[in-house]
Amino acid sequence: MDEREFLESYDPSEFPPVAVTVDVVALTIRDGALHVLLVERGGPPFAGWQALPGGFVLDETLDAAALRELAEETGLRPGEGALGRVHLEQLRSYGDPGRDARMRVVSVAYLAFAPSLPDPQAGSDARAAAWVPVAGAGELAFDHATILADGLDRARSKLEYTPLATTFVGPEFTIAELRHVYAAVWGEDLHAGNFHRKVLSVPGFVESTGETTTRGGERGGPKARLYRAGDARLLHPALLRPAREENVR
Amino acid sequence: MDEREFLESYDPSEFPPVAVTVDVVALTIRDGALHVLLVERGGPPFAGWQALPGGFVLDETLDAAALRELAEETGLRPGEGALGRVHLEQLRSYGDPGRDARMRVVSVAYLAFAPSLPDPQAGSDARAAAWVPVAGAGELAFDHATILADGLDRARSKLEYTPLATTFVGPEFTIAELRHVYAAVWGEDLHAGNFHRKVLSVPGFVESTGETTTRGGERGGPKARLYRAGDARLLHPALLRPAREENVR
DNA sequence: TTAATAGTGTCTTTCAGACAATATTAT
DNA sequence: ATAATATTGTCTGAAAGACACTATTAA
Repeated sequence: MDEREFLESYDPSEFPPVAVTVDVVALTIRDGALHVLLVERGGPPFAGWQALPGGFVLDETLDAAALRELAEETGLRPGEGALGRVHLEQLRSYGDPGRDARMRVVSVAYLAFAPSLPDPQAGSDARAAAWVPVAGAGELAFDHATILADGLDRARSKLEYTPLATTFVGPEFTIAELRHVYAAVWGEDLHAGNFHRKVLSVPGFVESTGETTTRGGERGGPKARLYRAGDARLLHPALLRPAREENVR
Repeated sequence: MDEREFLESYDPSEFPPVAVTVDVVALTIRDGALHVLLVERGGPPFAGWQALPGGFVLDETLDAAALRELAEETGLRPGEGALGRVHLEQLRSYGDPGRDARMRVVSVAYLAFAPSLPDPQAGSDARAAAWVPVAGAGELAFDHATILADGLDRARSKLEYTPLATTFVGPEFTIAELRHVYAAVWGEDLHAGNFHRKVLSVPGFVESTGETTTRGGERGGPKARLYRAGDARLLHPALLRPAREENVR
């Protein structure tokens, strides 16, 4: 087996042709609702369908390919401005035979958490890309609905154990803004008072800037204190969602 | 971009040749210590080095490829006997350019939890495969040390939130056997009394068989009650490791 | 003034962990 | 008998969640 591997390595055309792509589940919060970045496919298969942004992996790491695709679709430059604060992590890979009718395609999916970004500019490389409310996303091309669902699961879970909710907001934020992130991702409202005390009690989750907002809420209320992300990488103790019966089975 | 994708799809040789493989981090408990299945490489590169079992993905799902490789290396048949109780899940993918000097290789790594399996038979397809104590594993070929480390991290974490510790033991087991699984994977002893009460308090983790062991421990002690895995898919509340300061940073 | 919101206080219940105690069994 | 182990009991402190309360601000 090893010898065969070795010999085959000298003639790549011996392999069944496999393409490796990256697909990105990029999430952000807009108007209090969770949005995902989708592109409209120009050509077959699934022409005109919505799909996750993605493309072939070039001579680069998988992480770099994902970041490049995200930058291309948003029209932003990697590592610059708002894109510099994007959290990007590998989700999982999808490689069922037949998931792309043209040929065997193994896709490495990535999950991105972004603060509110400008609308993608229909430009050079950018196809018709847009932030779409997750709740209103229709059918997706290929197996992208599955990938999106897996990404949402991962995102919901990550908010429990990590401080990544802060990557959805600006560099300075209020506790209420953070709570709205949790509410949008988890799809359920959280008790303001308990959430407030909980966030401040977790070491390294947030740290105070000493400043407050310049004015209260739109419909009244006191000025809120501002915080920035702390140095914690994991939340101890975690912010657990209420246990649902579906999980136990 | 989409047009180029479409056109390229008709001429696979246009792609830079990429090979897709699966590598399996198969873990089991032997003599109270965590072991990983390793093979000795026969040919270059890394001839004579130890490596994770793996190979090319054929016309099959990624999961099927991982199960096939595991079956080949252990000499067991997939879905049969002990292999039928193996837990197999995708870990993550590794695709840095240069991780294999011969060509671009993207590897989809899998994590397997197995009850104690017989020693692999050096047979037809099986190379020199063996269960090696994780603590005593030396350097590994390619980036397999990284993959193993990621697999161990995942395994340690999975024991916290899922009942997968039961996949390391037989269909019937004592609470003490389960505790030894946790001790071996986490690398720390657990308080017997507290662990016992905790396991029984989590709904669906284990269920009693009504039987007991036929004799006590080797060095004395009462007979222990026997349990089988329950129907829980997640542990609520979870069995958390003590929080370590390294996590917060 | 009114309504909304930020932030704090309090109480109950659950749970983790330390520790003790008892019963059972191999040697 | 002795030592080891299974199992249960008790206590303390941390933490989650329900709820109430005060202070502040926009309209």
